[in-house]
Amino acid sequence: MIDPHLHQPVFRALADPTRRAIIAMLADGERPIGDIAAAFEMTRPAVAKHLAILKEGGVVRVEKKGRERINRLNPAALKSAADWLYYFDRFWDEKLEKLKQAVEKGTSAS
Amino acid sequence: MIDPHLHQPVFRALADPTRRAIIAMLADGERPIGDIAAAFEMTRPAVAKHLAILKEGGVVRVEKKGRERINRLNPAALKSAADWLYYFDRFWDEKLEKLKQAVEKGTSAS
DNA sequence: TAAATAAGAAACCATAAGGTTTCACTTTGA
DNA sequence: TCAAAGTGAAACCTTATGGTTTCTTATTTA
Repeated sequence: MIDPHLHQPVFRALADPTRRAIIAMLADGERPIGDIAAAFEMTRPAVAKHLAILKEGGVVRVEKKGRERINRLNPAALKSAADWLYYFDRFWDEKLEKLKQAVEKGTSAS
Repeated sequence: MIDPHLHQPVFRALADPTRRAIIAMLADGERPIGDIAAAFEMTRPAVAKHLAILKEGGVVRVEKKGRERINRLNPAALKSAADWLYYFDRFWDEKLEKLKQAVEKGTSAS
C-alpha cells in the first residue's frame, strides 16, 4: 500500500461536508466565489478558506477573469483518493475488480 | 448528488493519515490495539481514539476475545466513500465508466 | 492467589479547523 | 472619474482534533 501521506491533501479536502458540497456544485459548472457563498449562506471569507484547501488538494483551480475569479473543478485530483479506495474493491466487489484487470490488460469490453 | 452529510463519518475516518495507515494494516489482517500502537510508535490511548473514529464510520469492528479486543476491517463501509467518488469517474476515465455500465447491464467483459 | 498483561477512561494540553468582522485592493460602468 | 461590485487578507474567536500522562478494571498464568 502507498504512503498515506501522499494522499493527505486530497483526503483533507474531502473531509469537510461543505467542501464536498462545493465539489458537487462545481461539477455542475464553474462559479465565482460570491455565487458559492450565496448558495451556502456562508460568508465569503469562510468559502475562500474552503476553496484554498480544495486548491491545495488540486481539486479546484482558479482563473482570473476581469474582477472575477472563476473556480473550476479539476476532477483528476479526485482520482488520487479514488485510487486509494479502489484497492479495497476486491473486498466488496470482486466482479468490478475483474473488469479493472481487463482494462489494465487492454481488453475491450464494449 | 447525495447529501454530503451522509458520508461524513466515513470521510472523517479517512481524513487522517494515521487512520488510513491503520486501515491498510487491518486490510492485511485483524489485530489487537496493542499491536497497532507498537507498529506506529504511538501511545495506546492515541490509537484508541483513532479506532473509535474508525468505528463511528463503520470502517472497523471489534470483537472481545478474552482480555484482548480484536480489531477487524469492515471494507464495505469504505464503499460509501468510493461510491461518492465514483460519480466523478466520467470526468477522468470514460473507459472505466463504460465498463461499469456494462456491468450494470450484465454484459460479460472477461 | 498474586503478578503480569491487555485494555478502557478521565483529565489535560497545544495546535488545527471553521467561522466571523473589518479593512484594503482592482475592475467595471454610469 | 468615481461609486459600486467582486474579491483578497488580516485579526480574532470558539471548538475540534490529536496527542500525552495517570489511574482503574478485567483476564491470564505462574
